[in-house]
Amino acid sequence: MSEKVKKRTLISDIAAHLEVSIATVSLVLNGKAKQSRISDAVAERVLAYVKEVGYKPNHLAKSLRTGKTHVIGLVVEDIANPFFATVAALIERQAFERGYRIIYCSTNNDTARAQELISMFQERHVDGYIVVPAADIEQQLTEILREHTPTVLFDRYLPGLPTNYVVVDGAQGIYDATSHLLEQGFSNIAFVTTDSAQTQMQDRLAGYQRAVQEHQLPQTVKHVAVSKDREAVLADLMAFIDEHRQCDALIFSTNYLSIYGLEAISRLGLRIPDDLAVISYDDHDLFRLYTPAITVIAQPVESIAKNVIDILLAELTQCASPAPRALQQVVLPPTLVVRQSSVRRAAAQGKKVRKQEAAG
Amino acid sequence: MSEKVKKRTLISDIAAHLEVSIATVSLVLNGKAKQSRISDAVAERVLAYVKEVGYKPNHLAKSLRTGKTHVIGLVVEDIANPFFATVAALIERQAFERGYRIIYCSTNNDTARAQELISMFQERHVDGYIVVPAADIEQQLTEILREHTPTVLFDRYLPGLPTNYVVVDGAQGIYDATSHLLEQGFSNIAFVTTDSAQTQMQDRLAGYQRAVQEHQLPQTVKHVAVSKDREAVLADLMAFIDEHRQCDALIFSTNYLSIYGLEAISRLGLRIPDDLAVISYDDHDLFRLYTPAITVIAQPVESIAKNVIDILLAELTQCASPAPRALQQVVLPPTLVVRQSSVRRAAAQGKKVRKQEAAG
DNA sequence: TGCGCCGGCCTAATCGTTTTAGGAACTTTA
DNA sequence: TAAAGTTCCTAAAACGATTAGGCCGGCGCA
Repeated sequence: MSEKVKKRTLISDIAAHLEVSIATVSLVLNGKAKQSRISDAVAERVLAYVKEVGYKPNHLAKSLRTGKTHVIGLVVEDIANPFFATVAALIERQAFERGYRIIYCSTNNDTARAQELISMFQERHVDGYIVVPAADIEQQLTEILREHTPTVLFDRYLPGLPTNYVVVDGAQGIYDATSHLLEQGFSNIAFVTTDSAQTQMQDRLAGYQRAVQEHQLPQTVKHVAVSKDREAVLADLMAFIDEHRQCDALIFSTNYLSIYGLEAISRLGLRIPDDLAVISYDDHDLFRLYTPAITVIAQPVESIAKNVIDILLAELTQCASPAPRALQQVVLPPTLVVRQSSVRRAAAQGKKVRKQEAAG
Repeated sequence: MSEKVKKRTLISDIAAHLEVSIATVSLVLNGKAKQSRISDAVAERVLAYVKEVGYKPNHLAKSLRTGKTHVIGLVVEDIANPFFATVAALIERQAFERGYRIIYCSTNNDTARAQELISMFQERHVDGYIVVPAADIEQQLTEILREHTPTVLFDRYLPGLPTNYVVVDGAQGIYDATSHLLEQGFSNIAFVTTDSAQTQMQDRLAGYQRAVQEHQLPQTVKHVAVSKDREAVLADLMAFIDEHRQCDALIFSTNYLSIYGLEAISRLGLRIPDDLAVISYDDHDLFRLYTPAITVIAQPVESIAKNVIDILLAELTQCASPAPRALQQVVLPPTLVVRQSSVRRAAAQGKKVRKQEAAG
């Protein structure tokens, strides 16, 4: 008489209670009543009873049998980064509405971890992948592709790998940002990026280079080695900024670099934009709220999410066709959002002020 | 002769190749070789071959058979909120090391969504739950508890529900913050919180009330109705601040409220801390970097994560004992991190300055 | 009356594992 | 030499669903 552990209802319980076969119940539940010529009367009884007892099929058994899990594996660089968090949230919502679930993981751009995660997703039999590829995971991805599991990359791609991808035209974004700074009268613009060799970073660098070359201006590029050691990164950046007093503007290639940059600039006691104009690639709460507000190259997050999920779901649902589908490779335009950090103030001549300080 | 889809290796393939039974392979792989008296010779051959072909068991089949998925469902309010993101990341790491995987979802404090998610986790047969409970989900949780699925709540709990939980002593945190402001000479302190009736918010409010009552000071509480409409929230906050010019300090009950608050204060052209001191519950990148840096009541994220996962794993692994385990209900202390936003500057008398401005 | 057809439902195989109950071969004991 | 142990491994029943194929009875038609 002790309190019983409530057993989960099984399809067999339903069948037994209604005195029909398990198959009948299953067919009704999967909407195959009509094509299997189950009478409406029986179908209705089944549905009514299922609803009454709140039966939920066991997804494990279902997936084992059908080979479909309706789960998509999402591998991003860092889910705590607002850019990835936002895109992930948008993707999740759309996938949910279409009956797919998302499981996410962060690689922190660590190749080994990325491999581990993809391997874990394989074990869990995800139906498809959305991946922000870390460096050197071509092999793992090749394996996935060989299994014909639908896959979409975003933010960056791996040259030479025949995959779908959705990326942003970072070269154009940075080119526009640089041009904007030049129009504002800044003439010595440095570009701060990471030491990554990945496509998105190379593109952004290329955009900077094209812009300064076109105007025959000096080119100053800083490659920051990102490490766990906050202070080391800050020290590195501060040294760079301090050693390049001739620069009057800085473009950061990604949001977390900009955050380091703002802290470095603040510690050096420099003022934005009077001493140094600043533009960041990627938007962020902080940039909107910072004083002064930071000009950014915003990525079209909604559009990225929509394209990614559309491409993936198209592949997932048209799995019937055995013919290899055409690759979808989408490049979206970013938007320059001009705020105070890159706009010359009427009153102060930033450069002059800074040189005085340096001299003092 | 066309390129073949590489079939996954099965345990039966291994068995066939080694000319042993499937059972033998399975026993060896599950470390039951010794207790099943499999000879070392066979065990080694199995392991060697498994490694060679890179066999990975099908988790779906395994889980179906054993009833264990080694997956923990994590339901938080908003995974994009740095507090939850950090705790989630810490929990994930620890769980991973102990062989468990985490799947997360955000409720956005929406009861219906929370129910949907828990229901989805039930379908997926998670082994345990970690939940930041939205309001009114007692019933769902009761159902989980009746199934004896190990569960730990955190950040807040549901009074009356006999569950494990890990929370932070928000009352003490806010009390300390209020006291600190009083010591700094601020005497008219308002408390800005949400309209939530949940325990964590009520606790924080209680801490404020105790502090002001002890000093027989006026009590000013603003309940912000958080909505999707950014501008509406901002307008509401700006109106409140504007109508309470006598206040010289503001305490915000949670990080995203503070972010709204900073924007409101900035739009009103008020200066921190001269016109208005500010303290936020919860730390955030933004608060460290803001000018001036914002004083916060920091929650012990590592400790929260460690307690949560330890309690959960203890229940998950000692499932053998049928006796109901004692409930673990942990309350951790927060830390006041004093920064410039709550410290009177020697030079300026904030209150005076502000009154002048208001008069002008 | 016999045949085919069709509507209505069920039987049973299957997905890839785990795990219990035992069985064959060999060794020891009496 | 038969009984009793050991040692090493296997057969087969689960787990909970899906789904191809089949069976049966009734109806229309010649």
